[in-house]
Amino acid sequence: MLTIGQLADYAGVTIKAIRHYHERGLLAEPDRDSSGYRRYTAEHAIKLVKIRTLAHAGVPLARIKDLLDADPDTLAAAIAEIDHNLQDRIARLRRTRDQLAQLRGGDRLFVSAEVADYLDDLRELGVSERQMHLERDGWILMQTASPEDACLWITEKRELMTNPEFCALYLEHDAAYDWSPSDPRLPALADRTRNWFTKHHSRSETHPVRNPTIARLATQSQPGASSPAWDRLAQLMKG
Amino acid sequence: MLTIGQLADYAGVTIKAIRHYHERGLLAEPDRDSSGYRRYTAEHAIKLVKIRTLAHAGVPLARIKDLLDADPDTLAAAIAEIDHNLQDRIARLRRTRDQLAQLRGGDRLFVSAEVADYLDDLRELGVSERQMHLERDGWILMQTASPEDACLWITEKRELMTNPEFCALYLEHDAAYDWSPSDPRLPALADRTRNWFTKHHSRSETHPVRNPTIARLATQSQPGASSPAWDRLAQLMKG
DNA sequence: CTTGACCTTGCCCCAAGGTCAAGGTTCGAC
DNA sequence: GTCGAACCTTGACCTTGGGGCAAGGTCAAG
Repeated sequence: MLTIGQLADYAGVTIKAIRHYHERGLLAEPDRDSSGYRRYTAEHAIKLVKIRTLAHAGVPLARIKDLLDADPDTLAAAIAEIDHNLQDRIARLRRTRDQLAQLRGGDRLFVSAEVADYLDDLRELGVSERQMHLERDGWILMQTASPEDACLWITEKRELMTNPEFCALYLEHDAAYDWSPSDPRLPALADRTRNWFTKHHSRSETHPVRNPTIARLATQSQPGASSPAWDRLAQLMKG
Repeated sequence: MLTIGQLADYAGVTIKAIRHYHERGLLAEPDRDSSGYRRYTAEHAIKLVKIRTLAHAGVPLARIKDLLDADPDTLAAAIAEIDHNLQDRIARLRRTRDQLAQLRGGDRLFVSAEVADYLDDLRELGVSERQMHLERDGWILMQTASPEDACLWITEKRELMTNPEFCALYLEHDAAYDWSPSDPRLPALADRTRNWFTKHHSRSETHPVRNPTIARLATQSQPGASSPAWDRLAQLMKG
């Protein structure tokens, strides 16, 4: 006959856990010895190991209670289901491991694969960090507010970026951020941008026009989302 | 700017969880709009995804809070450790899966591998279910009360079971359980048992003698652990 | 005969949210 | 322009699976 401590060591659980199982009605209270100590039998040990195994598998105690005196068929079905569940959790933990690794760098955790690829393209193109940040935040907001639209837009945007002229314009807009609003290059840039869009408008008629300053729309109330030069540029293009 | 529901959908967490993170100081409270609704930025979304990833990895919220504004080196070390932890948990879940499978049959979950092998040997020998049960419970109690002794004993016992004469005696004792206490075969069996032990005593002098009824010692106060015939047998062997 | 290791009950505490209540807001449809 | 559905707000209590501590009683060894 075992004391509660011996039983706990045997099953690899704490004394407190055993008492908890008693309270929950999972494990029958054993007889007490003359001084009131619980004295356990081998049957208790067996049941406790079953309880422990199921508990480690994440089965709620209330369900374990039911399972312990279920008929073999029900038990088999339940075990199969629990095992499925376990496999699932293992798979999820593996995915969490992958995500954890991505926490050390990159933006792939925060945006869709397409947007992440697009951001990589931008970086390779030599876009400024400030602009990268603006783009990333813009896409996060777009994806969150409207994932379907964001999906359409990113497809279109990536197509656009295969055009060297557009890339050049994009880089110039990026550079223009720091210019003075009275910089003489601004009107010319505005002109070229407008021309480019009118020239290519026919091809993408179905979609509303989006330009390199789209990020501004999404990140409007963000700090650093615009500059005097960009404001001037927007004015010039509108007028 | 995102509402709390949009942010929750984006990050794959519940609204309640987000508010919980605010309370715990993990995620800064965003500005409110004119009607008091929280309005989130992309920065919030990024931080929330980090929180979610760490939380899914099982990191306590208090620690996540520290990690979020730790320097990169500390963070890298922490992530390495968390990843280790995760691998560990995956391994443990796999072990739990194995144990879960064993829950469907056999006694391997409840006794050491050696004892389990021994029990398998007994079953193959044709030992009665009653006796199997007695043996299993006996070994569980022995292992629990004194694992080292149980380890020594099982080794010796398995050696003994390689002896055909001993096996025959064991089976006869098993059969004798149901005999009448006045059965004429009992004295002869007691004699043969005693002779066998005196004959083999010299070889295992260092260990105290153990006989096929050892299970009775461990399972004494168990129901069905003895019978009139066995009691008589014990008397005959003692005298 | 004391000391340390065990056992007893009872109570409160923890994380990480979930649930419900009792409202105020916003948006799209009619 | 108003109605209902779907959002949002705070607050207070509930849950799971125990952990910790208090305030004792018990037991075995030196």
